[in-house]
Amino acid sequence: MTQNTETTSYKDIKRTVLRRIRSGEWQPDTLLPNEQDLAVEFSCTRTTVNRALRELADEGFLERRRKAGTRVLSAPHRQARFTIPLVRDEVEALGGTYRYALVSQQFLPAPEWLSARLALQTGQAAMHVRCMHYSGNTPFQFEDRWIVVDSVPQVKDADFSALGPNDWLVQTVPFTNVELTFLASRADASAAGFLDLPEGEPVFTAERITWLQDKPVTFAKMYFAAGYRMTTQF
Amino acid sequence: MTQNTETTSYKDIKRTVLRRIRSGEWQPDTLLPNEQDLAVEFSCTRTTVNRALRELADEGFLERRRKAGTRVLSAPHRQARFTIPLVRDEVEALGGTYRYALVSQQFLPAPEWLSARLALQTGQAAMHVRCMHYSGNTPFQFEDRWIVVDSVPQVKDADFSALGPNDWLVQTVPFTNVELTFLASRADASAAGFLDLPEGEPVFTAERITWLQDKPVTFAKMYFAAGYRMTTQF
DNA sequence: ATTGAGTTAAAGTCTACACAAATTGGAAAT
DNA sequence: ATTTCCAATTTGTGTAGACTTTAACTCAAT
Repeated sequence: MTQNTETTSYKDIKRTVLRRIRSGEWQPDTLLPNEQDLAVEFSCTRTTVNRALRELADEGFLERRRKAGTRVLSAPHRQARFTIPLVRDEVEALGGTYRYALVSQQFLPAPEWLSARLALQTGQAAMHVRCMHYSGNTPFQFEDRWIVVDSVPQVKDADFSALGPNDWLVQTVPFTNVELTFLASRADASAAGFLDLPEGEPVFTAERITWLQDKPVTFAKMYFAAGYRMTTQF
Repeated sequence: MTQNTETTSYKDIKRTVLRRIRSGEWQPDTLLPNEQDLAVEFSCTRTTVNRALRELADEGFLERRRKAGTRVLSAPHRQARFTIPLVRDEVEALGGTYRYALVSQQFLPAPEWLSARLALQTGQAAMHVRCMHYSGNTPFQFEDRWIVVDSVPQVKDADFSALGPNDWLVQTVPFTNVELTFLASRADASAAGFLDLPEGEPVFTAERITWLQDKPVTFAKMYFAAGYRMTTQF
C-alpha cells in the first residue's frame, strides 16, 4: 500500500479538526481560521478544506455562514442516523432465520380513524393485511397494514400469502414521501396473541405512512417483540 | 429536450435525478448513465455531476461503486435522520414553556447493572441524578442519570438544582462516542409518579451512553410522557 | 440613536484537468 | 471447469483558479 507522504486529504482534515474540537482546543463557539488559512496550514487547496468543513457542518459539528466564518457548534444540535432495515435483513443480521406468515387479508372500507389520518374520502376501499415476521419460530414483528385501493389498484389481485405486503409494495409502486413514527404502545389482544406476550404489555411500535405524490399509498403499524431495542452509535 | 442552459448547478442535477427516480423513469436497481455522460447531458463538468450524485448517495437514494457505476437503491435500504434535540428545544418547538426541576442528586457506588453495562470496576463512585423536564406544568420527561466520577471528577462539586445534568455535561466534558437506544419500557413506581401515569404503563424510553475516548462518562435513561411520538419525514 | 448604502471578507459553487483506487469482466493459464 | 491475472471502466479525490452570493461591518445621513 502506497503511503503518500504529506498528502492531506479532506479526510485527514476532518480528522484533525474533529480532534481539535474533542480535545477542547476549539471549544464550542470558537471561530475557526478561514478556509484560505487552513489551506495554507494543511498545505492543500481551499477546495479540499472546503469539502472537509462542509461535511463536518453537515454532520452537525460546525456551523458555517458566509462572511461570518465557521464556528464550533455546541454538541447537542447533532443528528442521529438510523438505518431503516427490511425486517428480513434485521432478523438475519441478528443471526436468525427469517420466516413470513400471512394472518389475514381482506377488503374493507377504510375505517374512520384511517380516513382521517390519511385524508381519504369516507368509506374509500382499502386492503387490510395482517402478517407476522418470525426469527426462526420466535415472533419478531406483527404487522398491521392498510393499502389504499385507489392509489394502488393492482392490490385487488395481490396475494400476500407468500410475499409480504411491504416487499410487494416496494416492487409495485414507487413512493415519494414517507413519515416514520416511533412510539411505545400497549399490546392489544391480537398483537399480544401473535407476539406471545401478556395483553397490555409495552410494545415498541413503528408507524409508517407512504405517499405517492399527494396520494396516500399505505399505512403500516409494526409491533415489535418484547425487548426490542433500536440502537445507533455516533 | 427542455434543458435549461442558464443554470446547471449540482442542486439542479439532484432535483432532476430525484424526479426521475420518483417518477419511475429510473426504477430501483436501474444503472444510471456514468458521470461523464450525465455531465454532457447537463452540460456541466463531471465534478458537478459527481457532487450531485455523491450527495444523493449520502442521503440514501443511490449506491455508487467504482467501475460498477451508480444505481438506484430499492427504497427500504434508506436511512432516516432524526435530530436529537435538547429537551428544552423540543418543548419550546411544541409551544410549551420549558421548566426544569431536580428530583435527587447523590453519590453512590455504581450498582452492578451499571458497572456491567459500562464496564466499570465494581463499586466505582458515581453521581446519581434524577430530574424532571416540564412543558409548563405538564410532565414531559423524567431523566435518570448516572455520571462516572472517575471520568468527570468535577461532578463532585456540581450542583444540579438549577442547571440540568445534560447541559452541565455539555459545558464541562467533551465526548467522543455516543450510543443511543430507543425502546418501550414499563413505567416503574417512580417514573409513573413523576410522569403522572399509572404504574406499568408503556413509556417511550431513550437510553444514552456517552464516552470520552474509552472512558464511560454517563448513562442516562429518559422516560417520555404518555403519548410521546418520535417522528421523521423523508 | 437609527437607518441606509456601500465595502468587503468569507463561504459557495463551477470549470478544467489529472491521477488514484477499486473492481468488473474477460482472457489466459491451469 | 476453475483459478489467476490483466486491462478497461468508473468513481474518488486532489489542484489551481475564477466568479458568485451572502451578510457583517463601516460610515454617512437622517
